[in-house]
Amino acid sequence: MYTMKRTNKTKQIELINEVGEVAHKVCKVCERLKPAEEFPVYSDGRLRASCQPCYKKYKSKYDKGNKDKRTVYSHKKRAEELGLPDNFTMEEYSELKAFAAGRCMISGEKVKLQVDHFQAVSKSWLGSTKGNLILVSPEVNLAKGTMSIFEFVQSERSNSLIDKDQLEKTIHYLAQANEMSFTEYVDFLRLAEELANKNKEYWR
DNA sequence: TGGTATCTACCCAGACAGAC
DNA sequence: GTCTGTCTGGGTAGATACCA
Repeated sequence: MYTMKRTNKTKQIELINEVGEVAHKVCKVCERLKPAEEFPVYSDGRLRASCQPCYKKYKSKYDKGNKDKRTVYSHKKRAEELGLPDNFTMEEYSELKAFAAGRCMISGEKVKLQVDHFQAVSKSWLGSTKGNLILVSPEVNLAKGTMSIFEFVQSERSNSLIDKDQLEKTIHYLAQANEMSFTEYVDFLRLAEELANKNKEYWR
């Protein structure tokens, strides 16, 4: 035997059992009467207004509409897990996209872009920061892999994938982001690579 | 050939600030 | 106080390539 009740704010129908618990509830979105188990619960035990499938649809829509946030978050997280600098922000990601203007920051190709580390995080030296993240084409990203930019430039895999002017512009941008001159930044990258390699050898 | 590394895309649970 | 929308944090799967 149930008693019927309406929630205070959304006026949804709830069926209360003999021990005073919500047994069934009408979903706010699909308006179907469903068992309490089909509703997500808050930490205090209350049921959400929308049922699991409706809530799932809502979450999925939210994630799709906030891809940038997820991208920034996942890159920060990876750097954090590796104990590397991880202070990249949404504003900096927006600046980076504005700078790239839809073009790969290495090949200059106008395609769908992916976020890549100028010096790979696997080098365990530079992390997810404004001065180390770039937007590149999937092709460049895959070809570059774990190589540093110097290794990539010298490798055969970079054949036809590097636009010299574009790369120069990118290095200028990253140098500025790191508050350095072009040459200072190149020296810094070389030093970072050297230290990363020594670090790798030491732990081998 | 399996493990590892680079990503994107998607799913899910729960916390929290602010509106009502 | 209740409830919602937003946000954070954790996870998995799949594509591709390299390396031991």
